[in-house]
Amino acid sequence: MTTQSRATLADVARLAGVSSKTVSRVFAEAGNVSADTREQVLVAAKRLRFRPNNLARSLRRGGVTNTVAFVIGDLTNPFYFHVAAGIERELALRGLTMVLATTDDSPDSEERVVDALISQRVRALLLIPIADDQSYLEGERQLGTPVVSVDRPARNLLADSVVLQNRLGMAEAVRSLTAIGHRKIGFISNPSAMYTQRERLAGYREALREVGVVETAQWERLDDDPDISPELAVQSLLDLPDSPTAIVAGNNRGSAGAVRVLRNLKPPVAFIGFDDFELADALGISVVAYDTMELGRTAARLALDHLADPGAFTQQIEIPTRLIHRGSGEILPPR
Amino acid sequence: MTTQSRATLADVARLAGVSSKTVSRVFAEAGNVSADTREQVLVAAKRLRFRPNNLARSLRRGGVTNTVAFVIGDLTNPFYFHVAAGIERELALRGLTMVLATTDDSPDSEERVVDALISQRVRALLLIPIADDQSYLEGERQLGTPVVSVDRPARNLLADSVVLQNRLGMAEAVRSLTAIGHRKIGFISNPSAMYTQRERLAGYREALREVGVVETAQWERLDDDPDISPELAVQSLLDLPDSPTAIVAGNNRGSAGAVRVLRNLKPPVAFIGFDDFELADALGISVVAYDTMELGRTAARLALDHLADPGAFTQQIEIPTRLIHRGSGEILPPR
DNA sequence: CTGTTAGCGCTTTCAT
DNA sequence: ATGAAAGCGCTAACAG
Repeated sequence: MTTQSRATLADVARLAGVSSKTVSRVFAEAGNVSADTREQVLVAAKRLRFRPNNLARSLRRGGVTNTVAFVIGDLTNPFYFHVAAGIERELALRGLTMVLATTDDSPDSEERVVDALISQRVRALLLIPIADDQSYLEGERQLGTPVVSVDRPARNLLADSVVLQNRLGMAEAVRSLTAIGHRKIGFISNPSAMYTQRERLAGYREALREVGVVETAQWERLDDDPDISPELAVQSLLDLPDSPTAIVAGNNRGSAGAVRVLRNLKPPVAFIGFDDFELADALGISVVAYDTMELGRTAARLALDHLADPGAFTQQIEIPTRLIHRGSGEILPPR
Repeated sequence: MTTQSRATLADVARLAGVSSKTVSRVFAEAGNVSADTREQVLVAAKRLRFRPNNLARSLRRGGVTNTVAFVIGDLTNPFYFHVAAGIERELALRGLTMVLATTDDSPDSEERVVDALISQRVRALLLIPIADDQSYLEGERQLGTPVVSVDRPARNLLADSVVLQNRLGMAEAVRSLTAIGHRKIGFISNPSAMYTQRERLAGYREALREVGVVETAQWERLDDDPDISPELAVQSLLDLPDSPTAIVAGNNRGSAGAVRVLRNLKPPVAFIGFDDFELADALGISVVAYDTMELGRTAARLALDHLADPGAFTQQIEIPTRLIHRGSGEILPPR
């Protein structure tokens, strides 16, 4: 079984008895080919198992590929994956394919990874910024490559962005707790340094301030060490002399930890998580939910819009969140 | 802000006062360039914001890109994206990037999608087969493109494959139930037509046969209609005059349904799921678990091995499963 | 260590 | 409707 080489346009042309340009026309669907010739070309192509070489095509066409890059920090996070699914779906509608690259959550590798993708001449760049600075993309943006920042805004770069309604969503959750009488409300967040968590924290504080609670530091458990389990953070809140009657979590990780600690607690502690999760319904956990795939779809759409109209203004889009009441957030404070 | 064009090797060469081949050498890291020249080239490249054009490079090098394709049916399935994460991680180690394409679980689009990827000259093809027949890939395989079938074997194609220990894993789970006295054991599976489910069903029957239970049809709930909820399947088992004392689920979907129905049931029904899931520990659900990312890593490794040694034999690898005892699988039968 | 020439497979441009 | 020639940006194969 020898490894034979691939058939080219010229091979097909020779076999079909036409010029390679004619074969090109058939495969580029450029019209202007008689039905007869077309038929012959297709037969020849099939016999030779011809597949057009997109590298050559893209090169000749000025480096325009049909791939779009999505750069993620950590692929194992289900959140990012749903975003990726949304992106892929939207791109597929326009015949584009997604190339996925990860930076292993390392700010240093972001530019390197992006560079490699640019060398591959991706048509647009969607990324979840990890580094502190995306100004290195300015040149590329000026060359006409749409850049869309996903889940957090890019820094030092004028780019489209799509983020969640972090602040409002969390504020709404906390308001629903204050509305039923809670005042001592804990907030757990880890890692707390990132944009989304800072925004959600702001929403938490905002809602508490509205009911006159200004001193919230004692209720906040903001950690950045991944080794500190959310269970510990929750427990430390419960161990306070004046322990909270309700707890909110800044992310899924926190919710999982809270669920483990809070179930079967007597007197029950109210809880609302940010991010929906499997079985949250069965467990009766109230959450701030949103359409993760829509985040991806919107990001892709922004990129495609920019491709269609390079002069379009940059946009900052917020994906709405909604509070889902399932019981845990409706637990009243004691007395 | 005019859209200027990209700098090329030749532009850099002109500015640096060298030949383009020298610039090429600098960027291809081919050595044989004096430190001085190298420095000048890099300066010029930086000034012009030069990024090598990988399309041209790959074309010239004989169509060898540094991308590997992973073809999935449905990206929203968390299982697949953990596989993708494993693949991506393994590829990144060798400087390869993953392009992800989906077929929307439509067998008809599989060949079309794969064709497009081949046109992009991906270096290897990893796929979760959806169609009934992958013989269309035979030509490509003969041209030297490694093809690895993931999670199920390919049909009518001699390709590497990586699958889970489906049969053994499920048999082990059922054996652990029969060992503590269960004989009436339900099996729910939806969709049941696919390879993994058929294998797990076989493992279930095998383990029951070992203890003399041959008539299992009454305990099997094999559905293919996604509109039939696993909850209904579980309920229909419980409604039997001689209802099962234990239930096993063929997949995650079934587990979620079973958990919803079985919690708070009095007399409790034993349960073991296939696939681990978030909070399964908190809920005390016993499962057959496995390393999903390892599935991906192994698939990528197989492809890379074949790239390194095109003559290597095709391999069929099974990723081991392990039974995790968390309580729900240790519930004894009544009396 | 550096340069010249040719050409990867395709499409653009201009003929016919 | 079809074809010939040129060239996209890069590197292989040779020089020197």
